Amino acid sequence: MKASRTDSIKQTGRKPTLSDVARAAGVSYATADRVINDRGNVAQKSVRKVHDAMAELGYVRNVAAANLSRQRTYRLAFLLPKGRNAFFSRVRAHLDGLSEHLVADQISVDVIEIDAFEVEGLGNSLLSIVDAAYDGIAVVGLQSVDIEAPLRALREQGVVIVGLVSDLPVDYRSAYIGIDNIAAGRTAGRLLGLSHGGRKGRVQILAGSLDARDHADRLRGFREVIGQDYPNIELLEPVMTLDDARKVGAVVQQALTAEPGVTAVYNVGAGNSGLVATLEHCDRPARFFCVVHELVPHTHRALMHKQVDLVIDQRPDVEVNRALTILKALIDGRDIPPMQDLVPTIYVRDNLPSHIPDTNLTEQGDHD
Amino acid sequence: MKASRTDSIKQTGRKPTLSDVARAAGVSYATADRVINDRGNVAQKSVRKVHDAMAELGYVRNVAAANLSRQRTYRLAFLLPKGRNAFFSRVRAHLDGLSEHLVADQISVDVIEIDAFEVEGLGNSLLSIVDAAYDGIAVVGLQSVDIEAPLRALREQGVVIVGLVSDLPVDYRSAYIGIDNIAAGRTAGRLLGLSHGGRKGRVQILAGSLDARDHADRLRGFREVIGQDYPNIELLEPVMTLDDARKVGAVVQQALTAEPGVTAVYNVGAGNSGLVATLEHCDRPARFFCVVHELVPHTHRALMHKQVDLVIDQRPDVEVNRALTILKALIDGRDIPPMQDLVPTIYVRDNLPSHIPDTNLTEQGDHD
DNA sequence: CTGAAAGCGCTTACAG
DNA sequence: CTGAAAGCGCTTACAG
Repeated sequence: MKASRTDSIKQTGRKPTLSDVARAAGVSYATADRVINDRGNVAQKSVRKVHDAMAELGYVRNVAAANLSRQRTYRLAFLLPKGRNAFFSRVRAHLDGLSEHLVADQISVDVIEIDAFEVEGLGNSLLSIVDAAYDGIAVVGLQSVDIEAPLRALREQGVVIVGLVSDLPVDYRSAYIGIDNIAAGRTAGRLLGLSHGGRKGRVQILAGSLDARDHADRLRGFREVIGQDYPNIELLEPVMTLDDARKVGAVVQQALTAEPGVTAVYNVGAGNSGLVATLEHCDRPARFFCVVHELVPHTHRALMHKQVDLVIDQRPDVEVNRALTILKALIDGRDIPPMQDLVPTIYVRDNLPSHIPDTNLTEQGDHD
Repeated sequence: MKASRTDSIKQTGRKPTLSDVARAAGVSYATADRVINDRGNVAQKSVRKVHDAMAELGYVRNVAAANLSRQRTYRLAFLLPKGRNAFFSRVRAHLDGLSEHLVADQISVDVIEIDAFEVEGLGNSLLSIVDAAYDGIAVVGLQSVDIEAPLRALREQGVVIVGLVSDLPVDYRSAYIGIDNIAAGRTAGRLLGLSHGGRKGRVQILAGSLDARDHADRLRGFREVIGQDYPNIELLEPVMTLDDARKVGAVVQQALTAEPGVTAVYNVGAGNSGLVATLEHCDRPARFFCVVHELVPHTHRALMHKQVDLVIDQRPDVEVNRALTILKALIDGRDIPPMQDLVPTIYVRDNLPSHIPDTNLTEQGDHD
């Protein structure tokens, strides 16, 4: 296979430029430019001639040249929840590591902090950047009609908007980059079910808050799979923790010491440093099984030390790269290159990346 | 965080160009160009002045402009095993899907077919492209001193070489893009062990050939984990199949009907269409567990239909994208952007990508 | 509605 | 060893 141009007729060996198109169409360069860029003020007849010539020659616009002449630079912003959440620290760390390459590619990225889970705060942040002239933004979103107006204002400025990790109202963004959290929950359920190998089980589930769409989705997926395929496993009532590590630790401790005790724990949300701390000094039953989300330093360590058996991760680095690629394509008005679904990634002790993601946490382990 | 340039002194708001550097250094544009591109024939004094100016201004070369003026186009080749292997069909399919975008990015990719597992064939293919003036090649390699000479010849032509999926002799390539197959085998072992939940087990292992490094590595990792953490699981002697689907089917059939029967099957290699065919019409013991490698149409289907419980995949699309990025960076003489390890991806029924990878197999299911 | 010309940040001959 | 100039494929005023 050659990455073959669909060139017809004249095979010059050289890619046709707009000059070639103009000449073939019998119009000036400027006119050809007007039609390929849809600038208007062109006679119908000229438009047709240019289109024919483009098709004939298999013209492909050279985006790099266009960007150069226009001194284009991609002005992007990422709106991420503020605070010391270890997962978003990974996102920031990855963006930091990329910064040299971004500069070289004429991309500037601002990171803007937003209040996590607060509709009003998000709305205000969005409003505050309406005049900032960003070409595109990636936002960790919420589902609420209250942010539709700010999003509309941005869109009217020509800002390309994508949802990242947690989606925005579907009509107000051009793409969503994140995993399917129902699938993530199902995956947790499947492997937890598997680990019981037909034996009876009792599972303590923890979640931050069911108002968070991702948590609710994971819980739903988890219940679906257990309910359907593992009838011998009993699910205890989920406890809400607000992702507070202390609360998480306490709930796990109680689950382990209750009578009858649990055979497994699944934390749908964050706050796993508390869970790890409890597991470090508590006796667990034989073949106890523990599943959590997001690979961060403390969950990585816990997986190595056998306090945790499985981590389901959403690969923030992959998500960031993808957001960048998609934003750029959308801004250029190109179509998005084919890419496979983002899948919840399963880590066991044996397929861990060799470099522990370094998230530069100044305050370690309080949240995750 | 802003993706901040390390600009010192004068913050003009505009990125400095080579003109700025030349002016600051008090030399002509041409001279500045000579030093930043190492073209020689420049007085030491001028060199120093230019370097100082570059540092002072925080100059970053505009690669896009350079490529434009030079009419640069990246000429790449992928050397892939010929034949109807479903995994490499996915690689090709992904490359095909990318072709429009590659053209737009001034990248041309030739796919060159090589004889799988044949040192001499690979050597000849390499030799045959020495004069083809590729800027970079990605090759599914072998470990053999016999390919060192061709690789050296290519390198002397200035061709950038990376190993893909299966590595080349380490001194003759600039990077390796592929998974750690020991980790892949360990991962299979871990989850297979888990699935037994403490019960006794007997596992039939299959492999294509232990001469293939990836197969040998997987087998080794698998044995390590089972031997160490799952003493209640017995491993039968691995059977070599040469990745032949018929052979694979026959071995599985026999393993299932033997007395005592097996509790699990792990196929380290390919030929899984045979395995699936057998599983479709054979009775399996309760909680029988089956692990295979590479998500292709028939393993995807088998996972959905519960003939297979786990697929370990190496995400050929991700590997291809990465190879492209790395080749480009290396050719430009830039450093490689930070990227996380490629990890063996675990698929269960619940985290499958929604689009079955379409590999355009003309002859389906004979191999994989 | 149409066209000629300068300029984006580089590289490549070419002339000294 | 050094410099002036044309050109890469575009866009953006500007003039008709």
